[in-house]
Order: sequence, then structure tokens, then C-alpha cells
Amino acid sequence: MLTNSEENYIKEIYSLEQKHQTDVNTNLLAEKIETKASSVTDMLKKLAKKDLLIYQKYKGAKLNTKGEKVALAVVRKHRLWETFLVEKLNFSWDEVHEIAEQLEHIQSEKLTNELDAFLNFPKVDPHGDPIPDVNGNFATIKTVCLSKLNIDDEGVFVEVKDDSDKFLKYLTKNNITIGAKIKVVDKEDFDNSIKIEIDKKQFNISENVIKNLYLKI
Amino acid sequence: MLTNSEENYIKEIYSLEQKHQTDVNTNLLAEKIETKASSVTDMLKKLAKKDLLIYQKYKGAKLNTKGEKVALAVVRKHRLWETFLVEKLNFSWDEVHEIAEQLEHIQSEKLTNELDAFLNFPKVDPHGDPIPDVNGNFATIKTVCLSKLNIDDEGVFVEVKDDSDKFLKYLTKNNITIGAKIKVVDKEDFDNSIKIEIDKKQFNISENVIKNLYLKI
DNA sequence: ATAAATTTTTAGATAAGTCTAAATTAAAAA
DNA sequence: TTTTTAATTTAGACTTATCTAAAAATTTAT
Repeated sequence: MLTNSEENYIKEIYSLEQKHQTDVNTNLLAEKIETKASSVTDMLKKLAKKDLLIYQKYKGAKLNTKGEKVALAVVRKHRLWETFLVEKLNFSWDEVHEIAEQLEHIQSEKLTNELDAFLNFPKVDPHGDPIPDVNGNFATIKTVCLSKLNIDDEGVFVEVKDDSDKFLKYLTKNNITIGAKIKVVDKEDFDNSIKIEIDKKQFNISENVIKNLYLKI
Repeated sequence: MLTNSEENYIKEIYSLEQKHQTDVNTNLLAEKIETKASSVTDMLKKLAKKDLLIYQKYKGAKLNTKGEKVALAVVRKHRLWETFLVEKLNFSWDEVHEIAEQLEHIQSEKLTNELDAFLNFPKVDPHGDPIPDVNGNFATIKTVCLSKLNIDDEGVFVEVKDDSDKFLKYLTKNNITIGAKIKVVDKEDFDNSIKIEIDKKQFNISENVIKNLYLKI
């Protein structure tokens, strides 16, 4: 049985591994978990001793199969609960993260699986992130970052990478919601901003926004 | 913000106060929480300092208004989650306690209230225990302990006091479920057991069972 | 290749919640 | 009322997860 803290480290390590495709280093992890590097070192030692990851001094950490399984179970719970909150309890997509952070640590396989069934085995959560099934498998939908598109290209917005409520509120305000059809109207080289069109309305978005939006072409 | 441990103490103190109508003493509380008396003393001091209860050395503790409010909020969450698990996720009444013990600590008023609405503002949980509303109020249905009935008296079983899965499994096995019509057929003075009739079938139950069953006459 | 800068680890401290064992207080019995 | 028993509290220790400050290793720059 793992503590909430241990699960949080494993989840974050998993997420960083996916993003950077390399061993996770101490400082970055510390920043993400919002703690100090020395605390991270302690925890990595502990998780290595529990046989959840490979840790080499000064070289960083990497989940082993067991650790990855834990990570996927936590991610599964997090995304199922987010889906539940939005679909059944009238939450909006910018209100669910913090609560799911708590709910993801509830220990009961039956609960997780019954919730999955109750929600009709959803494939993605309210942010378009894939939900691992009971065996940890998930379909990777082929998505393309909005930054990769050229003028006149278009696609359907299906996944957002930054789940912060600040960012999600910005998107909602600008009508950029999952399922929206987005067309690239213009690109500015000097600041990498672009002009997009949604529902016949055009407006500019900055590089920081662009890199967090993923489309299905 | 209270820790899970603090909430558990407050909940248990509240429950013991209701049951015994007197200040809660250290040893009994220690037994219920499954910890040592010395740990209880420490926690009572801490909760008193946080102004959640009145604590007098060697005299026991008693929740104040603030503490009672916390207790009712936790009880509300516990019972709403139990109801959710049984009504929406196919759990039986003997499977929900442990999971609700975890879920009752999730912090989000909106979540609690949306869950309440989603369940249609239930008045009682799967064990017949009343669910406090958003203000901490609950209707006290007038119930009578089965031990108070005489031969040929009858009533509808609406509430069970012992929520342990062992006991609930026993009841299920013997067809004693919430809503069952129970008639007292015979009483044995020497061991206080009685013979009851449910659905035309008669059988004997012991004093330990009897004292945990409450009926509406 | 060496020095400087950065990253990471170690050492020692702290807070929460628990424990054991000893001391104290209250309650019950003689 | 004094003694005995039981309940409660105190003192000191342990674990988990955290922190700061200092030391060590690695990386980058000269």
C-alpha cells in the first residue's frame, strides 16, 4: 500500500517520462511536485527500495514495470473521476482537477471499475486525455499540435495539454472547447502567434496557447 | 483545514456523544479509533487548542458547536457516498463502509452538494441512518429497537446500528433487509433471544442481533 | 584540461501522529 | 478514610515527509 505522497511522485515521474522520453531528474521533479530537491532525493531512494523505479545517484529515475502499473492506475482513477464530475455532477472542465487530485488516491479496485462501467467506459476525459482501461491500456488517438498546422489547414480540437483552471477558463471564454473546428487563417513569424477561425469568428492566439492545443485532422 | 485523522476523531466523538449522552472518555475513544489512550490525549489537546471541543484533564471531551458542525459535515459525506455506491455503482450494503471512510474526507463543498442533488437529496443511507442536509439538519424518524417489542408486535425494519460487514452479511443471509416486515413470534427470557417471522418464515435471533435492529411501528 | 557553475546528495532539524513505559489522578473497595 | 485498582496523562522515542545548509558530483565554459 502506497501513501498519497508516493503515488503523487510516481504519477509525476510517469508524466515527465512521457513528455521528455528520458530519465527524470531531481530538480524538474521537485518543481512539479512543488517541493525541494532534497525531498525528492529521499523519496526516490524510498521508491527504489520499494522496487517501483530505478534510481541512480546523480542520474535520475525511471519507473520499472511495477511503478508504471501504479502510475497508470492513478491516472485511470484521476481521469475517470474528472469524467464523472463533468458528466454527472455538472462541473465544468476547469473545476475538476483539484478534486480529482484527491479522489485519485481512493483505494478500491471495485470502485474504480464500477465507476468506469457507470460512465460507459469512456475513452477520454473532459480534457481529451486518454483513460487507461482496467489493464492499463489506452488507445492513442493520433493528434497533431496546432503549432504544426499551416495556413488554411483545419482540424477538430480534441485534447488540451495544460489542465490548469486558468488556462481552461481562458479557452472557454474564447469558445475554444473540445470538439471545436479550428482553422488556421494566418501565422505571424515574429512571435509565432497565429490567427484562427472558430464558428466563423477569427481571433489571434499566442504561442503559449498554441502549443497546448491538439487537433484531429 | 483538518487532517483525516482529526476528522476521524471528531466523527467518533460525535457518535459516542449521541450514543451515551455524556462526555467522551479517553479509553473508549481509543478503542473505537483503534489507537492508544496516550494518542487520544494528545489529539484531544490539539482539537481543544483548535477550538473544536472542550477538553478537561481526566474528565473527557465534548464537542462545541464548531466541532459538531465538522462532525455533521463528515457524517453527511460518509452517508451520501454510501448511498451513491449502493444506488449507482451496484455495491451491497456490506461493502460500502470502508470506501466511504476514505471518501468522507474529500474536501469540496460543491462536490458534496452536487452529489446530494444527483442522488435526489436522500433522507437516509443504505443502513437507514439519517443523512444531514447542507445545514447539518436531519429528520429523526421515530424508530423503536426490536428489543422493545412484545410477542405479536410487528414493524418495518428501517435502520441498523452496527454497520460492520460481518453483521450486515449475516442479516442479508437471513433475509433481514431494510424494508422487511418483522413480527415477534416468541421471546425467551433466559437468554433474551426471540423468534421472529419475515415473509412467513420464522427463525430465532440472539440478543446481540436484536439490539442493533430498529423498526418503524 | 582545469575552473566555474549547476545539479544533486547528505546531514541534521522539524511537525504530525503514533507508540511504550512510567507517573499521576480519580474511582472503587476495604 | 485509607488502600487498591483503574483510568488518564506525561515523557521520551519512532516514522513519514518535509525543510535548510553544507558537501559532493556532474556539467559547462574557458
